Amino acid sequence: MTSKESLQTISERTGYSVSTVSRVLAGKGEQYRIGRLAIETIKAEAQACNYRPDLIAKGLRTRKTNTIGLTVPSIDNPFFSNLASIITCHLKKHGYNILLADSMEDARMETDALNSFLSRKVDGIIAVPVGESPEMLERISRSVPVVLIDRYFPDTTLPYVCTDNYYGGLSATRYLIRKGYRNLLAIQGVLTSMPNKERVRGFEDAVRNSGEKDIRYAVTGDTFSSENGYESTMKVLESGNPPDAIFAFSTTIMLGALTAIREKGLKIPDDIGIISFDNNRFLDYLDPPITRIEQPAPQIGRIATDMLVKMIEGSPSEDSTEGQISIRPFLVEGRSC
Amino acid sequence: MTSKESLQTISERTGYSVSTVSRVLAGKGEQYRIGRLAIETIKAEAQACNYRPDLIAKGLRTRKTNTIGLTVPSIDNPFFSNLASIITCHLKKHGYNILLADSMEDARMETDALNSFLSRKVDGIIAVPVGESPEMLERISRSVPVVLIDRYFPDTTLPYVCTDNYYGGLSATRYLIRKGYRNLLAIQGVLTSMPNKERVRGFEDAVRNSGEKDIRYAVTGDTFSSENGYESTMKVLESGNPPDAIFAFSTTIMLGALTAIREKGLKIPDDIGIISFDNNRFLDYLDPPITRIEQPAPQIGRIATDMLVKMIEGSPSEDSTEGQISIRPFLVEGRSC
DNA sequence: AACAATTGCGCAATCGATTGCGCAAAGGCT
DNA sequence: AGCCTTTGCGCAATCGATTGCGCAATTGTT
Repeated sequence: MTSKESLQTISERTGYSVSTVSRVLAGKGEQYRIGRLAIETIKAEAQACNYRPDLIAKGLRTRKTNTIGLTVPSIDNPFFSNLASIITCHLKKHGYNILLADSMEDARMETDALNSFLSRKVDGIIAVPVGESPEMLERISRSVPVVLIDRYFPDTTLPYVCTDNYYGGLSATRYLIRKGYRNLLAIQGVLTSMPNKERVRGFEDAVRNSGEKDIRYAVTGDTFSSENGYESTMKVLESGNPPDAIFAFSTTIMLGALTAIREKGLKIPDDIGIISFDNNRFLDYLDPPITRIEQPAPQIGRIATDMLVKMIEGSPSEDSTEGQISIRPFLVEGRSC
Repeated sequence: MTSKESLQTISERTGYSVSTVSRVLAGKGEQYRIGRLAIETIKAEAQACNYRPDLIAKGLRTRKTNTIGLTVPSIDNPFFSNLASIITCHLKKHGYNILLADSMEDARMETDALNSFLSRKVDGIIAVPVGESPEMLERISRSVPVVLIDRYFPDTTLPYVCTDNYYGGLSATRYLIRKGYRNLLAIQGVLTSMPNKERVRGFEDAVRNSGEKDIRYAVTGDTFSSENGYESTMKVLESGNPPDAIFAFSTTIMLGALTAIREKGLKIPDDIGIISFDNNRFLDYLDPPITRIEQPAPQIGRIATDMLVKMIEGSPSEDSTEGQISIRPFLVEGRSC
């Protein structure tokens, strides 16, 4: 029904065996010394009946599906959809299609997705892991190439490509200090995630190594949500020690903080400065445009796909490639601090 | 390598034939009157060795892959990634995985993607078509269920689920008129797309049927891009007849228009009103928050998947279901008009 | 002319799961 | 005891493409 054409039907109509048809259409005609006439007849017939190989059958036989699994915490998040977009395009160039899974920040759904990938015999996996443990991914990576992006695990040999979050935290904070802010508040996201920990480390190191003695700072918050941004901000603004600058660890947190700041009638950047992580074109259209640390998504996507493709296609011996890469994000100035 | 377990290995270890193992693990043990002992032994062994059926092999034999193809013009566009997110989740509930393709607004890439879907024997396809002709999709839909979303074609029987763009155009325009604006400019997107045509029709009908005699209006623009929004706006603002309200057919267009308006030093909504299509949480954080026609993405996604699943699984006789559905968008008030 | 080398292509197994058909053994009935 | 029914399960084909092995026919060599 789907497409009645197969090697079989072409074989019957041309009079050549299935093997010969297969070899010709695989472009191995010369190699197997198939005659000119046969090659042309078969190719013409395939063309005429618009033959398309059944990739399922091919996959079963060759154990290669030309499919890779991609799991992200939320494809609805612009950062991840941007990554997905980049990865999809790059992989397409290499002849791979992508099976998409949205784990919804839920480790169980991620496990489901990964199992599904395995059952479907993907050739490789790119994952933004949501769990706290690399265990399953490590197990999987023993049978199929896996590359982590954006998030990763400490003490693991799993290859990953991510933002240099320490550097991001460091440079955002240094920028605030240089701008004269002296009472800094970092509103963080999920405490257990490495990116978050690194940003905190960068934040704290920047303060401690600034040479300034009069800087006060604090870290609060617990999720990458705007509710967290709003509540954390409200609390400190109503406390006896309101910060003069806020470092939001994500755009969502920033939006929450922004709402709180506006409700309090404070002016940015005079009453309070704000700097954020992540990138989104809307940031330029806010009032004021938000200064932020942009993550190098295009590079993360490109490097991760290249890495994965190399792992899949490269000779098994040359896995000498350094598989853990972090890329420096860059600061984009708005007028929010 | 990937997973050495198969019906074969379980068969060997339990002493039962491959057929019996297959039937037991397919839950058809009772049906085929397999003995208690056999059932338990086999299930236990499958559990123990963590057997996962090879869906490639299964797919080849059963002609069912439990995979559906989704192609969108740009997964990087929040509207589409939102749709993708919704669709992914719904389909997952029905046991389907999704093969994602990004056509990048290019008909050739869409064709590639669709062919790839066919070769991979997807059970169904959900597409946001980018081409101007339904020909290929119609041909495909004769062999595998296809549902169009967001965009569609006139004079076709292809099932689709989309926003009621006419209504959207109508209600946005009526709103502007009710707010007292009298010189309206609509900045449209791709001229050939049905959603665009319908929005224009709604816009013009609203003006003509308003009962007001003194309304002037115009339609300009040609792509869903912020460049288009910027240039179109600049041109009219510098003309002798600047509009007092702009209806942007997409968020991207609106951002471009916003830039132009700001450059001209005009105040929203006093000097000029602005209303947009699409939804994005950032719209609420702009200054002022943008009034817009929100598309019912959750419903579009849900209905489209339900429709597709029904087409795939339902008895072939009952395709009596009305397959062309448009859903009314709704107006969300900001303070931009 | 006898034999080797080359050309050209087909046979059949294989990948892993599904399924129509059917067979052997056990139990029931008269 | 002889025959029928039910229980319990296996054989082998099938899905479509790939591939190691090998055979027959043709050409070349001496």
